[in-house]
Amino acid sequence: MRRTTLDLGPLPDALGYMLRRAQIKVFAGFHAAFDRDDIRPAQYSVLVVIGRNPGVLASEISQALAIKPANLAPMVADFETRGLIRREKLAHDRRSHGLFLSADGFRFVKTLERRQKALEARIIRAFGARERGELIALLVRLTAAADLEPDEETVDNAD
Amino acid sequence: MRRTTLDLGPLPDALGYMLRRAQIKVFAGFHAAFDRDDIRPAQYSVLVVIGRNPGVLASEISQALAIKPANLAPMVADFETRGLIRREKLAHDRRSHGLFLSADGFRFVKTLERRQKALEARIIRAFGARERGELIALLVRLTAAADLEPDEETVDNAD
DNA sequence: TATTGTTATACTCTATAACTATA
DNA sequence: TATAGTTATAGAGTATAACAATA
Repeated sequence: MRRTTLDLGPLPDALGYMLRRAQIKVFAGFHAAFDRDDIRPAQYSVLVVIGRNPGVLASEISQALAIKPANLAPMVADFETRGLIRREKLAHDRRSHGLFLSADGFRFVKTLERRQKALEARIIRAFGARERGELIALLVRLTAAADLEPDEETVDNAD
Repeated sequence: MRRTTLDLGPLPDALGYMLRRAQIKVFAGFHAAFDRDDIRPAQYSVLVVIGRNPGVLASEISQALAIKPANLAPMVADFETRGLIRREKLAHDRRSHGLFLSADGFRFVKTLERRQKALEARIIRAFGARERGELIALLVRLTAAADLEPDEETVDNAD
């Protein structure tokens, strides 16, 4: 080994870089816990939302979870094939379907939520309960904060 | 609108979910700032590392930034095509090349680092300086913490 | 035999555009 | 005309396997 460690310069002080590294690490834990259920992160979030909001529309899920309708459609179709959800055409607007968990789907989501809880418990063991709580609180506030794209007035042309 | 907001249940308390939402938001700011330079997040990180570690090997970058060698190779080739770096075959091990920024590359990376600094400044305006500092500190500690994949002893079979 | 770097390739995730059926 | 949902498809990003050159 020619070098012990590399100088990463400003990278550890770049919020995006650190968010990405942390996200990859936590997602690795997710995959270790959920791969046996053949459930990916986005699928988990959609099933949870259907479970908490019976009759929810695809467009509402799309907006709440920032998943493009075109990517949500095959996911929902897959859930229906697997018998996890059913769709009910709305009486007053027959373009939309209300989405509901089936009985199997309900049991399945309960299992998934238990796995999620166990994963958070592992995070607490590796990282600390207070640390995890503070981190999540900060992430919620950052996600709710104003956009980060500069508008035309604010842009600095340092090129 | 049928519903004002959806019930997201345990999602906002799932660290992976919140990390992903936050990362997408911050990356949107990155793209707004760096797209004109035709530089993606991973490319930025590699150029910074080459700049701070003249003569660094591809294998070292690969390990430090968790980028697979197979994905790093075309990136480095692209940098060379763009005149940003040069490669020097090592005398004592002719399989490896030391990587160096060119004069153009050095100026370019300085510009990129200025953009990064401006992006962090926008984050501070939208989110708060203390909040950003605490968040990064927690992310650094989380990334350094133990693995989150359960080993065979620890696994809970709640299915 | 093992290692560095490369090529080819596949898979996932995300994005756009065009279509359908309803409104 | 506009909207909800779908299909097809293309582009990133990331993964594995096989290979060449060198150790």
